Amino acid sequence: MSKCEQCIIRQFNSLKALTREELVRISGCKTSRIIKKGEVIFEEGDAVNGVFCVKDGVCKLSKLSSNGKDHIVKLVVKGDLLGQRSLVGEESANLSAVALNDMEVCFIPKSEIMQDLQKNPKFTLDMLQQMAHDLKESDNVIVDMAQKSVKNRLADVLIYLNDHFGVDDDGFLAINLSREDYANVVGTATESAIRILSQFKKEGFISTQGKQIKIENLHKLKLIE
Amino acid sequence: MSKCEQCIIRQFNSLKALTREELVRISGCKTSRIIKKGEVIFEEGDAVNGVFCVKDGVCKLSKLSSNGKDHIVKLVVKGDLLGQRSLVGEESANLSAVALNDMEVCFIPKSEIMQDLQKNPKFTLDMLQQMAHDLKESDNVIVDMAQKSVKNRLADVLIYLNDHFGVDDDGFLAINLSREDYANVVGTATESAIRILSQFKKEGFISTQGKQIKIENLHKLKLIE
DNA sequence: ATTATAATATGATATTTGTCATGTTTTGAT
DNA sequence: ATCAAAACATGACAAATATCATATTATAAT
Repeated sequence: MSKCEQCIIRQFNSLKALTREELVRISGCKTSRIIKKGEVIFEEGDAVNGVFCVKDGVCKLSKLSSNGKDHIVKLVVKGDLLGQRSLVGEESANLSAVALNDMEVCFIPKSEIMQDLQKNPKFTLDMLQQMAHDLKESDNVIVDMAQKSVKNRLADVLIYLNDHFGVDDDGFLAINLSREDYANVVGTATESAIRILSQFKKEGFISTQGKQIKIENLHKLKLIE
Repeated sequence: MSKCEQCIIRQFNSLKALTREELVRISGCKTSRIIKKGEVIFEEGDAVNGVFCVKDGVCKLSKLSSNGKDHIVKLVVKGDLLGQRSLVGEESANLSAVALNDMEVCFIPKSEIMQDLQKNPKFTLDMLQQMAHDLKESDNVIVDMAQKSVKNRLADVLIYLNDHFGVDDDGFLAINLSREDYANVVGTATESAIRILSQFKKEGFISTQGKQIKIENLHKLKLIE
């Protein structure tokens, strides 16, 4: 099994603040795992007794709302840590994590991470800074949810996916969400999401092929209100 | 000036994790301040070079949305810290803070707090846990914003205010928000907020006297969808 | 290749929410 | 106490979004 000390992925998250000795210890007790597309990593209410370091693939974090719909709060990608919050907060998971494509992750048991959090202030501070940043992003999302139109939010998601995942050889967004997932990110009915995507298509902002979406006019998408 | 070591307020926030020596040092450089109702404590984009410890009063944290409306993200109350995120993240403020009533706060310079964050893992971990909790709350708010109706969200706010601020001698909510503030918490037009409050009144869930609101039937408010 | 299943698409309509206009009440300064 | 300004309130209408019904197309299993 590969070693944490030599893993470049840790440069992208708080694990980079660990000392060599700490990394060696963690490397010794971590477990590597392949997660298939569609597989549930953990669910709301589960006790998450460790942290996942995402080496490859993408998963969605979602929460079941009182109206029975799933709302997708965040996409977790290569380089991210998954499950820190439940760990730090000593609580069960507030969100469910489901793989959007095949993933490769390392699982680090809770006890190991907590040990480092209690002894290595640099590590703790790095994680604190990460969470401060996440909190800022969350506030921005709250404001967008509250104040922007569904059409605007859907355009924002397309722009976000384009910026963060890029496009494949044919120019289609490199990540494929179902129309239902789009609706669940934006917070609208699936039919509404489909309808607005159709409208974007008619206006020439995007084109589609099956579930794949190609952005044809990023500039105009950004102007949508 | 009163001393941090003897201040009971710190029991309510992360400052409780500081050692006696650290508290004495902080006590020596903190400044106490009275903030009048309506006064701006800091604004979006300001460099916040320290943390406020709220000894009394309430302020709102809000963000200007792209459509020109202010959205209230959070109420900060007695016992809370204000401004940690900008501090930890080394960034300018993402939100504006405005006093909702007369406040009494202590201001602790950034350098002092950062010193403790780098040296006292217990303090850092406590703040990390606080942020993990805030992040969980934020996710819940995002889902509510995306999935619940305006009426439902407004009912939720009334319940929240009742739970967190209680009522005065006459049974009115102990905290008074303007109708515009209600709209800005819920994320709706002021007229819509007013209209729904009127509807609640007609249905006997609440009664009002000027801007004051009295909850008459908490149970039925909780059943609103 | 065929077929069942799920995903996508669209129309018709109901509901929710926003906007603009206008009137009333409350509040705070003098 | 008076008055102007702000906050509150409500009607009429427009726009956005949800819901239900029903095709159509894509996907995956056999």
